[in-house]
Amino acid sequence: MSTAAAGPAVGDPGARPVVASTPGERTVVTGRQREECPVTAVLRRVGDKWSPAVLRLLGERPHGYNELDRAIEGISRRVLTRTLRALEAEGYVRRAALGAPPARVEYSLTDQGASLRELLFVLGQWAIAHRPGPVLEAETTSD
Amino acid sequence: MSTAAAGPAVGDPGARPVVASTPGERTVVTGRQREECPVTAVLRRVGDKWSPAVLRLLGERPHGYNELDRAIEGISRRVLTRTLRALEAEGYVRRAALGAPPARVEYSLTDQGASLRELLFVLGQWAIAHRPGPVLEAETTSD
DNA sequence: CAGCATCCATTGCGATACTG
DNA sequence: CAGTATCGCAATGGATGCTG
Repeated sequence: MSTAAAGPAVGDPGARPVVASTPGERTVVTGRQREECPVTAVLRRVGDKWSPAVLRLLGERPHGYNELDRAIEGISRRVLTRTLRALEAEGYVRRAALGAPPARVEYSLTDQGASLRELLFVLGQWAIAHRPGPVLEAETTSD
Repeated sequence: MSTAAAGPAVGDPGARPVVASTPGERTVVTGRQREECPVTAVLRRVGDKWSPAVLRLLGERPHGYNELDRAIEGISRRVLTRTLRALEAEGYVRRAALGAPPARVEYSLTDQGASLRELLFVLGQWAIAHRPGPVLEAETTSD
């Protein structure tokens, strides 16, 4: 996978083969391509400030609303709600209302959400290997 | 890789093993963890509006500044500059000034940038497989 | 050609009071 | 417990004129 690939590319929509690379031909990224690009869509969805934390916690086990609120240091309820709704709309998170007042709601990952979390895990492996200058080796498990 | 993993998790910093999962123990994502998490860092860097397009074009071949400006429909020079500077600061993009006026500058991917592009390609595979409801099959190469 | 400076619009995020 | 309503601040993005 070290050469420029055929098939879908970053900035490209769906299953369309890459348009360009005719010698002398200039590739242009149109607004439509950008908006429809699935890569960009996912990145912008989980690239916000709190989604990774939510996905991480729900990946461990289901959580209630206030439970999430307490588990994520610094988040406001307003934003937590927005984040959950957004993840739910994308099909990554499931919301289940249990029982009458005192209303209990449980948030959990869908299969897609779990799959996404695995993907982010891979991304994490890459980030640790490529991001900082050299790899930190003095890292211990102590506090 | 279908079970919750040991090793770095989304929301976790560096190479530290996951802290929690003691039964009954509540995992808390602290502000520090969030800020230092390499996954979040990468996501927020390339999860902006234009970075994917830039990476895609530079992945094909090096580009000049105005060349990028023309190739990316809808971007403003202000934002293009900011995006390039940000990618450069992270070590994904290299800026090379060539010759005297009329100043020519060439932007290209570093090794890290190329690696990142491959990663985004993988992300694209995943997105196409998991994102839309059913897979669009009526997709043709026609305009 | 490759930007920077300025100004404005939109969006994201944070704090907090209140409600079923 | 699980949110919504309101407000204000900060960051992002957009348009464009000017410069070496």
